[in-house]
Amino acid sequence: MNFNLMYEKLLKEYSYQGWWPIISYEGSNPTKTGSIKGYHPSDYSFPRDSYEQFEIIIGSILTQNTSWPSVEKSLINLSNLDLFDDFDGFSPEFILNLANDSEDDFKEAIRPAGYFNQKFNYLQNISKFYIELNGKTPSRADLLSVKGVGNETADSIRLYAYGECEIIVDAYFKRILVYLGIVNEKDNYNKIKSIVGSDFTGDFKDYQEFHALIVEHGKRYYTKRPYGLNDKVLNEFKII
DNA sequence: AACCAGGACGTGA
DNA sequence: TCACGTCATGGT
Repeated sequence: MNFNLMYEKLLKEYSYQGWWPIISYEGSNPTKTGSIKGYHPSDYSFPRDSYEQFEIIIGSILTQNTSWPSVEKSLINLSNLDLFDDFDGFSPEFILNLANDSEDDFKEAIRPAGYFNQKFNYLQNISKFYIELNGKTPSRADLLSVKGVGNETADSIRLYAYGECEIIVDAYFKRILVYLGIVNEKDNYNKIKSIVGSDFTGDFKDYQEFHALIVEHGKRYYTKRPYGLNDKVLNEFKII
């Protein structure tokens, strides 16, 4: 299976997705499915500073099993909790100070994203981890050592916050690959990642675009059962 | 009313 | 290792 062909097909179908959204960036809003703002199609210069880098990281925690508009509300709520100074961006110190000084307000801010008790702890864990990185790029294993960061979140952080080439296997991608007959339902994350990774080449922009396109396509054809119904876009890749 | 959302973790077998 | 329950709000 040549996944570059699948990538080209999706890109032709949906064009550039402009991931990862940055809430302070008044970008365009491509044809999406729940997106609100912060997207930047065909602009791969993000993150432009450590604030945006850290915003992507905490967004990747907040979006676990949660739709993006809910995450965006949470991020905006958090930014508005800075009662002393004007908000100048997300940082680990900002998160840790906020968590220490006003735990209840913090949890209330991220309530829209769900699992607010768990994510409250996860955000503190990743904040301490980010400080210890001291500017270095974390390995996948480094990220997985943080409680609250699993396979998909680790790959999302590396791909979108650090521009490292990683295949992301989210629920949509697995459904698509199962539907096409490329992987089995029981195949675990790392197996699917290696199957795709062995037949996909490109630079970090391609990896970022590919995952965003998979999500866009998944939202259209793989949210309701039976998954893949009316998926004519990728039908040519179906095995048997 | 049931199901899903850009998952991860703890537990018991 | 892996199947299953739990975490929680919001939209369809």
